[in-house]
Amino acid sequence: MSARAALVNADEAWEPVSDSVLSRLSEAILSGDLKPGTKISEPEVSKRYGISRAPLREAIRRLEERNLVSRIPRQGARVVVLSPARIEQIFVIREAIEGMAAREAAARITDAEVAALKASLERQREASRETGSLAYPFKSLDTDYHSAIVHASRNEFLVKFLCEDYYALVELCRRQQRRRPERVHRSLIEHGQIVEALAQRDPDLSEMLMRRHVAAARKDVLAHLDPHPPKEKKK
Amino acid sequence: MSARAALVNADEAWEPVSDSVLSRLSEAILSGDLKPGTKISEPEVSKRYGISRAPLREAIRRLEERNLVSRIPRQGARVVVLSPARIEQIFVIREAIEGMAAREAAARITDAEVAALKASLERQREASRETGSLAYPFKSLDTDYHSAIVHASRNEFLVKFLCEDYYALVELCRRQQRRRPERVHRSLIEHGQIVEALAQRDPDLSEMLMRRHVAAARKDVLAHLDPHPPKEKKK
DNA sequence: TCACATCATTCTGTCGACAATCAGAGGATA
DNA sequence: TATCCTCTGATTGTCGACAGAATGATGTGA
Repeated sequence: MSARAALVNADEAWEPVSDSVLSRLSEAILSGDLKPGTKISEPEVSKRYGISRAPLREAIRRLEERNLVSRIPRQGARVVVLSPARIEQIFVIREAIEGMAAREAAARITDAEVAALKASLERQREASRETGSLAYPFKSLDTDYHSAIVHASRNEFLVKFLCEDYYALVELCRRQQRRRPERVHRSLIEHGQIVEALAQRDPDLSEMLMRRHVAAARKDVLAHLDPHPPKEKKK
Repeated sequence: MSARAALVNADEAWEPVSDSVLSRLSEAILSGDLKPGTKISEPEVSKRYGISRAPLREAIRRLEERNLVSRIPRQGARVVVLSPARIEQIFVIREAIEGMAAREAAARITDAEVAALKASLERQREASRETGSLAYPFKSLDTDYHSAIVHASRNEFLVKFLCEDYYALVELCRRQQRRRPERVHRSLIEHGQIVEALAQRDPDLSEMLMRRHVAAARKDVLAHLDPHPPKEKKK
């Protein structure tokens, strides 16, 4: 069995070209290298990356699935433009989904996961103290924290939705905001409350606190949008 | 301008091959023609439909986006198998998303839309009386009803999620259930309550009632699963 | 100067083909 | 007889190419 498993998928390191292209394009969009509204020309990108158009088209379609680009038939794909209205809509969905994830997690989370969450929270507090909440690593810790709660829900569709489909889009929203130490501080308090509710296995409270947390983040992002958002590019 | 618009997209009836294939495959899965677990062979399907593999692969990717098939690299795509656990997970997401849609709709719905909803509800009642709730048209009316509420939320991501990404999957869940007149009757009452809450522009009540409605449907589906679900097929 | 029609270029959607890999049949061995 | 290995056919991922449509530039007329 193990010998057979070794034969199947012998090339463990193999990865579809479309996957690596997807990663590179995602990074380019998140980093602002590809600005909102930019047209993604298939011949150009395929030449630049040295691949054919087949895997590139697959990658673009998956970017569309993740709402990072929008396609119009016979006209190609463009990087999504995040208007304030759209950012609000995305946070509304997040509130519903993450709230439900917290509710489900409260009923299923293990003691070990609660302990891990508390440890994660402590790392966030440390990072916050050390760097004044401005450093990049905090974002990663925040993502880990939310991801852990979603996984504790034991709902594969919730996981897929938040960790795959909407992960990059939420990150893109976040990057349109200036860093605000006050919000980070407040956020840490809310994280602590949520962990406490989860530890008590209280579904109602967990959901309510998570929804308030996301709603607060929404208001903060919308109230402090980067005054110099990347402009659309026609070309 | 209108002249130019007429030139652009002159062939108004044109549709990508991948779209029509997507429709045909979706229908085949929903109708049970393609049973859960069935492998979707690209050469076979492309030959059967008389198309090349390129648009077929695009269609399969979109089926994956809608969770109707699952793909494994280098092994192909298989029709999703809806275990009771998965059905429950799908309804959990629906509860969160449709609940939020109802909340948002309560704040944005127009008088005309409320009137249309009430009319739709009346049609459902009539269909229920005439056919004893067993006829197919009721399903369509129910879909229209939920769709109208989602659209009233004015949230394009909510609309895309419910009306595109998850629509077929929910429909697939529904078809694993025997028809139950009692549930249909109860469902009509709940629909009426929701419309009333929307008409009063009460976000809290609208969301709560919609969540209860979806949760009730979930319990009903799980409690009365078709005892003869379509079996997986290896070949 | 502005609006419109015409045309060349570029791009998207689709097609057929090839190499590497996977699943299953069949035989060899204990 | 059961388990493992080998081999063969079929399938997936990727590639290059072509036809029709869209974009933008050019030219024409009021």
